[in-house]
Amino acid sequence: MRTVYREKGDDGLIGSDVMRGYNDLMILSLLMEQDSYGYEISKQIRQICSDKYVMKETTLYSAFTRLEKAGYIEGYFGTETNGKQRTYYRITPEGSSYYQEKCREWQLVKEVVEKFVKE
Amino acid sequence: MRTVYREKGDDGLIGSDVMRGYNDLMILSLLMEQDSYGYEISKQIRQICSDKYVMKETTLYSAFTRLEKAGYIEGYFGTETNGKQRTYYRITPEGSSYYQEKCREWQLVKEVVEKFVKE
DNA sequence: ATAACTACTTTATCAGACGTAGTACTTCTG
DNA sequence: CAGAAGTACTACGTCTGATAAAGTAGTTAT
Repeated sequence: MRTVYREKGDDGLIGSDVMRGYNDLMILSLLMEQDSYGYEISKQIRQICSDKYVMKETTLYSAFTRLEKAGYIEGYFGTETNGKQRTYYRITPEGSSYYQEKCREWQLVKEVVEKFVKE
Repeated sequence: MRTVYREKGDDGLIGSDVMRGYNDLMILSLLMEQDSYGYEISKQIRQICSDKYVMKETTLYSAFTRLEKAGYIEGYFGTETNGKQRTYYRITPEGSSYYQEKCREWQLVKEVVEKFVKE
């Protein structure tokens, strides 16, 4: 059975291909502020982007796995006594460096892409 | 045998994941100026990006195939009598609309990503 | 009670980027 | 004049990150 994938941009105004390189940056940026967990980060991103971009659940959770493997974040269990247990993440010093590197890269991307965009 | 992939950014200052969403835009942007072919576009991109980003050959040629299938560009053979035959591409009206749409999307991406980037 | 919300996990699939390698023709250089 | 470098692609296979679909599990609102 063939899975039908959505067309670019169907789920918002910004397609996921153009944000692909920035999902890590967004997550790390929020973890720079404070430790957090999936559901909260997902809501924050949606809010900060005013629904122009919504990170899919699976994208977000697989990003956590990837970032943790890379040593950029560390997960730990929350101590809430009710509700399903949350996995909180904190950013590591390596994650912080990576974030800063990504921010510098963004400046270059802006410069470069701008040259191909008609004003 | 395991293929060893390069780390992000090894081939320049900008990694390919962050440019992934802009390869089409770059190609279409150049075809808006005039019809062109692979090798030339590749050189132009490299030059315009001052070597900060280099589009790989395979990426470029597979983009041509994809864009042609989508009806955004049309290929035709050049008439040069010496050297290997070139495939020139021209942008279609649909390609032009797509390009403009991508330019609008870029404005949104800039707005949104900026919110996650530390100044 | 049952729908909606919170908070995830698993599995499988896909598109686009990329490494490797090869074809083919031309021009430069020692 | 031979070999290297440049021009102009094509084919094949693999990888990453995003996604759909579906399920688990507990809580809160109606």
